[in-house]
Amino acid sequence: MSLDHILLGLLREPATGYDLKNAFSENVRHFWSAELSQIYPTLKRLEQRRMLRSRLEPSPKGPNRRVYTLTDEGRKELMRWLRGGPAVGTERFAYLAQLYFMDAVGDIDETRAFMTALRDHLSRWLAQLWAVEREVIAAYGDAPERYSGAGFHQFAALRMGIHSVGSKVAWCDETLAAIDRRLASMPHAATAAGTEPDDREESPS
Amino acid sequence: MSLDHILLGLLREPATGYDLKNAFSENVRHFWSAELSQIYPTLKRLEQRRMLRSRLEPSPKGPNRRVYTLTDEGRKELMRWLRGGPAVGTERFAYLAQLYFMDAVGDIDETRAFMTALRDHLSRWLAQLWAVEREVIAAYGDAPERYSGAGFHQFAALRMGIHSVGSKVAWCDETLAAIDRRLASMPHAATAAGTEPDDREESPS
DNA sequence: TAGGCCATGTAATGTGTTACATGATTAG
DNA sequence: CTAATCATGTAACACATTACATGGCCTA
Repeated sequence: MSLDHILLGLLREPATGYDLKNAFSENVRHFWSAELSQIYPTLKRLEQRRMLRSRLEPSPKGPNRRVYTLTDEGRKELMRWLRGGPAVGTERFAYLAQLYFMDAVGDIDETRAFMTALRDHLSRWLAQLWAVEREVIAAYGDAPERYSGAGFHQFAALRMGIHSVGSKVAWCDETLAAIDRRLASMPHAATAAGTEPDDREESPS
Repeated sequence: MSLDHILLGLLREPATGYDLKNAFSENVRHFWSAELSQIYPTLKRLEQRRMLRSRLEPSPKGPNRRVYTLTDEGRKELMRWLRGGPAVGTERFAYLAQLYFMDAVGDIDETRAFMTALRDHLSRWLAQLWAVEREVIAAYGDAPERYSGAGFHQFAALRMGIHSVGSKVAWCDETLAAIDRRLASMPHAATAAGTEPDDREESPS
């Protein structure tokens, strides 16, 4: 149900489906994304439910633009969602699942390569977030408590990304260090045959 | 595609759909979850694709159990997934989206209540993760680099949860402090009318 | 005897991705 | 002339949730 609400949120300014797709690419991509093929039907549905109204406008280039605006109904629904308390969904981390099962590969060097690739990905992401933060601070100063209402909330969301991704990079480093200690203390494990488990102990749950 | 692989991972030991559901509740719930109504059709599909084989067994209580076991095909597919590099999907945070748009409510006290509720939720979760960590350390010692292969990987996954959720709690505290500074420096904003924007500045992107 | 656990599934609906299909305008 | 951007959408498929449907055994 969340794409509905995110579109309602973005549509506090009138926009077309195409505009909204671009809004995702710009500021919102760090916590949500959606394809045009999902956005168009969703907008249509929201209009049927009277949350949105649309009008066709000629476009300087390309076909006519269908510009959506929020109705009072839509604004009310947005407020209901915002006031309903934090929507803590079941977060899913496919790469954690991979790591969890990766002992099946039987070669800790593969785990090491996996963690290195993950660290690389995460640290690029973190660098992007830092760049955005620097731009914001350059434009609006380093005291977010004095930003506009929207600015304050958007900066807070950005800060969560920085905390969260940063902590994952730190976790990668911790795990890589543990892998290296493991390699140092049991060097044979690294080259053990893949399919035979090299231990019979019970594993921590 | 990931539930498929997670079931393959869990099925290194033969199990029924019901067993797998319980496995989710026990150790895997921190990074994935699934309902029985999703698990049963997925197992059936995996069997059609020759990744799994099943046999019926009488059960001491209740109806016959359909026990699934991994085929060579299935084991290969699991390895392909594990060796394919980290599956970094688009992570979605509905509560971040809420925060991002929450200036629409026009009352920073509501943002404060929101962040307090979120902090509460996250710190409970963190406490659970710490409890699991304490149990593991009590059972297997505090040197994870000497755990079994499975234990080492599972502990690493647990550590990511601790880093990640912990950093979010820290972010909640940072944000709550910023809210309080904001309330102290512009006390009127807290009681401003909800629907009128109290500023016309551009907001940080 | 009531409620929980064991154990199976189906149906309906909702959410999201990938591929397909079209066509004008503009910048290099 | 070619590729990107603007701008619309549909169709097929994949993934996930909620509700429905059944029924025996065990414990309080």
